[in-house]
Amino acid sequence: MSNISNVKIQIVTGDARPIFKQIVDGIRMEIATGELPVGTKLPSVRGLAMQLMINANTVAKAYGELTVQGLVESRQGLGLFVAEPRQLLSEEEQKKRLNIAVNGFVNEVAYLEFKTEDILQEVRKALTKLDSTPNADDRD
Amino acid sequence: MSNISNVKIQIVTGDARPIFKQIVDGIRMEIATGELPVGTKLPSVRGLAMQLMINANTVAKAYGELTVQGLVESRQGLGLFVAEPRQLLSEEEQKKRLNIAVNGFVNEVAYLEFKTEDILQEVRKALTKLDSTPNADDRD
Amino acid sequence: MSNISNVKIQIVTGDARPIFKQIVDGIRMEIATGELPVGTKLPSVRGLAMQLMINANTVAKAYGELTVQGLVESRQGLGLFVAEPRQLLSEEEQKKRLNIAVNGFVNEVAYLEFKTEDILQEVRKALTKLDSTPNADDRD
Amino acid sequence: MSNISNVKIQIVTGDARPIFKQIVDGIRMEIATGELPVGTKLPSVRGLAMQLMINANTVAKAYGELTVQGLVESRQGLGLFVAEPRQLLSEEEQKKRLNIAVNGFVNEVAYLEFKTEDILQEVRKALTKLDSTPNADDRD
DNA sequence: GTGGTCTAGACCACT
DNA sequence: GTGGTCTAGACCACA
Repeated sequence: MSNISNVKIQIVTGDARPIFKQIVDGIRMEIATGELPVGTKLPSVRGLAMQLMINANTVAKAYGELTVQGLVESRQGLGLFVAEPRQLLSEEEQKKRLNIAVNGFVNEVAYLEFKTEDILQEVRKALTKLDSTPNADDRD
Repeated sequence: MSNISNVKIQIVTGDARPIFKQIVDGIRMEIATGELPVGTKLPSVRGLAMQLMINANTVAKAYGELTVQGLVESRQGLGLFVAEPRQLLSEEEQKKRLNIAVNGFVNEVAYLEFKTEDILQEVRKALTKLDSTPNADDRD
Repeated sequence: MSNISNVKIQIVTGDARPIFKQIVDGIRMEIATGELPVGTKLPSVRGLAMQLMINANTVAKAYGELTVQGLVESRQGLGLFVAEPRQLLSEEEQKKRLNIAVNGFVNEVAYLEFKTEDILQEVRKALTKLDSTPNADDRD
Repeated sequence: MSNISNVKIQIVTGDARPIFKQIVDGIRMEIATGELPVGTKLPSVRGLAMQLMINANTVAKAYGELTVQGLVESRQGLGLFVAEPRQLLSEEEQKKRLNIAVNGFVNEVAYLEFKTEDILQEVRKALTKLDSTPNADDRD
């Protein structure tokens, strides 16, 4: 344990999300899929900034977000580590967030001329793509 | 025809979306659900601004968005009216936007502890709610 | 790549078009002629406003238009960049807009005493001028 | 001569032009094509307003424009009549206007993905449609 | 530094 | 009355 990771995140300029959000989402995803197991050390702020060719402040902001969300924890002088998973949100809160996300999504696609089934198909495809990668331990 | 509408929009200050976006989404939804049938006159810029207690320019910006999206059209000196629906975007562009929306949505719900099927169920529910209300009943 | 541009736009007060439209047209033309290749950074909102001696909001509005039209895209905190060209509008919509433009044009020139062929000649000249400059020479 | 006309103008709500401009253009066109020969009496302001279902002030404004342009002339107490044609613009002025119109037109269609020849074809079609109707005396 | 949003108030063209 | 444009100045999030 306590491996040192090199996260695989891609910054997409055309993405609607700001860069720091892409980092947060990317790392959250890698933790969720098991690519970053508990206890793994995240790359340093400067290191990741260099790797992604972005400003160090942006990485720092992303790490701050992850810390607030309880997904990673800092150990003084050692760096950031993937934290023990814990139920962060109440069921009620989770349902609320799902609802907000669903409403936002529907609002965005409502004016596109797609059939309900086609939209669902796309969502299913994207969701199952995540489930099919539960853990990916094999790599350098 | 050419009814005068009184849109039912609520501006939520805690909302992540800016005010003008809330208006755009709100009216887009009312058009999608048929609450605002084709030909309906939207409330005036100044009137809606007064009603929502916001600046008139903010409403004007929202109305501009709706006009660009082809959902409403202005008749000089008369006001804005709900336009005939038409396919504005190329299929390619529509697919692109669907993809962006799907990715954004999946990113938001992926870390919530819901099963794929439950999520899909919610999306389906929200989508079919639109389809089932092609045109609203006539009101005063 | 990712050159920084200095657009050459002149604001004409006597022009029938509003200022923001003149900016949109000017930049659209520079993109069409290849003077602003893909990836070029546009001047900042405040910078261009200063250069043209107009209000920053007016430039922002013009930039917003260009963004909606898909000609440029913003990268948060970095600025606006000339986007990859793509077909945004459906064929139907494109035909509709061509028709509107043609009708407007014909209406404007019909009462002038020019022969049809002379008018066509002028239009052809102006159109081919664009086609013959797919990409401009590289500058500093 | 001195027939009383009933102009055939259609007010198109989706048109970009304001209503009074549509009237001016429409009548100018009917005069150019000979549908309204010299000496013809135009419908009264109120009459045309009723016919077109628009505000009388709008018709009055259009008639004012036509009068200023010298296309019609008012005879005190009798109404408006189509005036003798006369060269209103110098050649230089005409060329200037043609150029402005061409530039505006090209700018509008430049971002649409049409071939030069297709655009020219449409323009030619619209222009010849006018020429082919030099006079249309036969009607009620 | 960048763009994006909002307010406040003015002026214009059109109906 | 209507929407559209412009200015001036403020605040925010992001890099």
